[in-house]
Amino acid sequence: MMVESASETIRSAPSGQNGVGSLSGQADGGGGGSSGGGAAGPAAGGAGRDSAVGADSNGEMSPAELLHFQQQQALQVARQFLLQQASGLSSPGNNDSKQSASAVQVPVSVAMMSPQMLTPQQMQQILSPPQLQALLQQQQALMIQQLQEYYKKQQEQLHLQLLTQQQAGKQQPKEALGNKQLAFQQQLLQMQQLQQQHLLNLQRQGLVSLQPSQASGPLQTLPQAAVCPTDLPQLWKGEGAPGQPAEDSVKQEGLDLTGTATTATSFAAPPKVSPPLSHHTLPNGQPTVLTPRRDSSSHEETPGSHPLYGHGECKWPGCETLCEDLGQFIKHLNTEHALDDRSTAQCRVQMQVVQQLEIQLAKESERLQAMMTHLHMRPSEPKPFSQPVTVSAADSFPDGLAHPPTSAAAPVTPLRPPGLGSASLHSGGPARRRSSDKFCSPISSELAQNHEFYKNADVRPPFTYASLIRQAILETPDRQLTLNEIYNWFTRMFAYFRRNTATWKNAVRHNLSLHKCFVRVENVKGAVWTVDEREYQKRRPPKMTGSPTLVKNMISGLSYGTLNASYQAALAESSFPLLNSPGMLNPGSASSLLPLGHDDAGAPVEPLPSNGSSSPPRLSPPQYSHQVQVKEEPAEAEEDRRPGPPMGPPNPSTAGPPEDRDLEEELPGEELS
DNA sequence: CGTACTTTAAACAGGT
DNA sequence: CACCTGTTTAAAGTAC
Repeated sequence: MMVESASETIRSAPSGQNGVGSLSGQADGGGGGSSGGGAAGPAAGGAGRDSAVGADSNGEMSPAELLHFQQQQALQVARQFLLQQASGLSSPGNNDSKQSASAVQVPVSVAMMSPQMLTPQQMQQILSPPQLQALLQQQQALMIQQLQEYYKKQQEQLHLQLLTQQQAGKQQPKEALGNKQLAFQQQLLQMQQLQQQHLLNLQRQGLVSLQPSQASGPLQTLPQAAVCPTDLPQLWKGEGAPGQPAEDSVKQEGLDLTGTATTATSFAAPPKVSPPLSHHTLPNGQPTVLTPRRDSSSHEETPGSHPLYGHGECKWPGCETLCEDLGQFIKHLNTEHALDDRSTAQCRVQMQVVQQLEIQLAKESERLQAMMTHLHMRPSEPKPFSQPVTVSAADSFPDGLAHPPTSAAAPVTPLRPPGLGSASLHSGGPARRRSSDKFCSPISSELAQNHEFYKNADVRPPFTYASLIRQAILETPDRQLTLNEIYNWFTRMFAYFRRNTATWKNAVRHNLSLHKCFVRVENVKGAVWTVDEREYQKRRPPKMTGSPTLVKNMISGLSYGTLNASYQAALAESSFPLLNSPGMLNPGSASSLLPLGHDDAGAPVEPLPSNGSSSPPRLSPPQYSHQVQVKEEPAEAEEDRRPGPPMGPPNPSTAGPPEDRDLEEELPGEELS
């Protein structure tokens, strides 16, 4: 509801992108109608304003203020980190030594924007190869640590908050607090999830290796005391899939309340910034930073470990080469991952990853802030230690982090970050979600992985309208949809399409009409649209080597879940000529190497069809071409008739096409998440 | 530079 | 008449 209003304002956004959008803006290729092309960058986003916070705290602080202060500190740490990143990246020579110190040297505004403004290319130009590598590692290590600390802080604060409220609550009717607590718990869980997801991603990319138990380590100290255990599952499940297994188990893990009174202690606790990094020079002379082993990898990794080495294999994104020992690994690292196009490409992708994470973080932080701010303002909320405090507006959103303007309107539904998709969702999900058949329908796999992400994040999906429409249609059992149903699918699946309706709907219609692959079939009840797969495939031939385009597309739509894919893409782009030659790709390898959504993204690999041993198996049965049997009765009359953007409250129930079947096994479950 | 592909915008025709 | 569906045309960007 409230969200609606915001949507209007954006109308002209298509090109402008925003926050995240900027990513897609430049890279998007076809995607974004990016107005100014890449040029727009630097000047455009002057939004980032950063006010030194904390000044607010004068003399004595009430608990509430304290909280805020802490939170701000945490945020600042995070922000500082960002700054460091930015400055570190932009100051060529001395990344190592100056890392922390140089943060200030970059004008804030620049720093704030840089993550998005600094194009990979620029980076490349600015940095020398070894620097790039070293930097990357360093930053990753840094980021991991800082993220962890940041989360920890946030969680502690949340805990404190909860405790506070709980106390207060004792004097109040329980229900009064119920909601708030729930909200907090939700936020809390979200944080956990986010953190876990980050770690997972990082881990997956070989950036860090840690034991599951450790991963959740920091979380376990979490304040759950105030939480009614029984609430949680529901919280997360929400109206989600009833049958959904315990994909949420993760979150519950943190429930043991060893947390106790992190309250006051948390304040004194944290050693935060500038973790002691141990530098160390590799044989090739490249300075390498070893992560200060906090909690993560210590296990299986010997002291002389390398961030990119673990479990006896190279953790370089997409590599996994086995190395018996560190020495061998280093050798491998220097030979295989020396500075070349491929490495830099991967580096670029990693940058995007980082940026994306930051954005995500910013969003969540902002939300949290808002929540806390809101609660603080409640006069009815008697503070155990002191009187209610009103938080100054300036104070409440100290984070200068560049968050997409839209974030305010972001749906409140728990956002399950994308990366999670592949990782944790898998565990819980039915067997049908096999990655193996992903390559059959790339877009779907992409979507599957990032479903949640696109659903909640206001990011333009890196797919063309045509491919999206096709996807929508293919997702249904009948492989046919009315226009309205297609609309609904768009809004349901992508937060991005919940606004600018006139624009994209027009585009959808346009595409339907324009592309031969979309066939309109008259039906009793009107007309439905189907996909003529052959036609669809036909129009791919325009060979796009897929490489660069692909990468860009991937990046533009970058989302955690795709990271791996992105890497692969980057890989393909720069130095796997053989991969680029369709001939070389057998489906098998293709699937494992390029699990991305090249569906529209250039379809480099797309084996093609002629009958496709590999291609859409699912499609084979029904003649997707002309004789689609038109469903007599669109069934979800109620749903598709609904004009309003179905957003906020996930009311998926209506939506869910029984998908199962054989087709895109991905959507089904999530539909309701 | 030309071509292909996308996206966005908009006009217009039929239907409801 | 307003709105929805579809169809077309045109312009502009991007990638190859």
